[in-house]
Amino acid sequence: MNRDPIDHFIEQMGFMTQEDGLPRIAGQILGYLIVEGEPRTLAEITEALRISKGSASTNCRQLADKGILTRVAVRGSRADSYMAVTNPAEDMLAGMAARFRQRARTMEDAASDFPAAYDGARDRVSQFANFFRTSAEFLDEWTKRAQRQTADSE
Amino acid sequence: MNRDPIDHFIEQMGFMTQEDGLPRIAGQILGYLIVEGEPRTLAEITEALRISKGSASTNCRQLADKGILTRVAVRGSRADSYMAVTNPAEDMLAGMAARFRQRARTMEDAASDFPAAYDGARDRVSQFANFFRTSAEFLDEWTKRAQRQTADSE
DNA sequence: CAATATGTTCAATTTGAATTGAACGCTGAA
DNA sequence: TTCAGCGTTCAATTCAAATTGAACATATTG
Repeated sequence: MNRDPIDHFIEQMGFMTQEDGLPRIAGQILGYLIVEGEPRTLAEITEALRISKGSASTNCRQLADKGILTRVAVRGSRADSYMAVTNPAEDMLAGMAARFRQRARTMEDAASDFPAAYDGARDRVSQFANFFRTSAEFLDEWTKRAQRQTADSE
Repeated sequence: MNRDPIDHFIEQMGFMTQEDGLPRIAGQILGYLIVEGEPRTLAEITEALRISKGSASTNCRQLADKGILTRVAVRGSRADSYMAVTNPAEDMLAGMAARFRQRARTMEDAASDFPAAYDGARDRVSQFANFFRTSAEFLDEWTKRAQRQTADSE
């Protein structure tokens, strides 16, 4: 089983999103849509990946929320269609940056409640938090640069 | 419950590693060791976090493998001790870069098996893979820069 | 040597999240 | 108005991973 290279790719994409804490199915949907390159309806996705309508619906919406898919209205069909954005990875990194920033904030908040006796600990936590904040900025910068390159090459 | 700010911080760290696909306990251990700032034995960790000896052992080893903790031999004690490295986040980013690179390779491999009829798909996958590869390089560069800064400020 | 203190391993269990499938609601067509 | 097609929701189920706990191995002490 699974000797088909397309299926294999889709499967791998599933594993990757799983590593990132996203449902496996989300990656499979993304993989499928990258391969197809054109809008596909929920029904088509359901059929191609042999998953339930519910999963397709929920996961597509979540991916769209993250900016990795776009919802498109196909003329003459009243079904919702989705397609992968031109460079999905950029949006994935942008999401990562957002998570890092959020994380830094969470840690700073926590550290600010430390009692006075924990001065050293507070400093260490702050340093840690700071690294996340700076990394988030860096990722943003990198994402922007990549976006510019993508735009240029069009 | 959980009004203690230290506990709260440790708890949050657990959630964060969980988001990253690591066990919750791994984050709690890291949080605890950052707070403590000095080597702690497995027994102390077990006791402080109310977790099993097995979990403490396994998770500490995994964190050490990733370079986030270091194992230290404390004079006069035959117990293994662990402490958080000075800047754990750097090692986390380095790990991320490695994963990105691996991912790019996996995708390229998959795409190279696509039949001729899937030319467009292969291109799209390549572009996707390429982004990961380039991002990995960028992350490496960034990590190095951060390490230099850390070194400077010492 | 016996007794104690440690770390590791692994099968069993628990836990939490992904996934399903059926019920529901909306919309447009006839 | 009814019907068919579609997307959404959510309770129940399934599944995978984390966690435990007990058995084990090794080293150290007296």
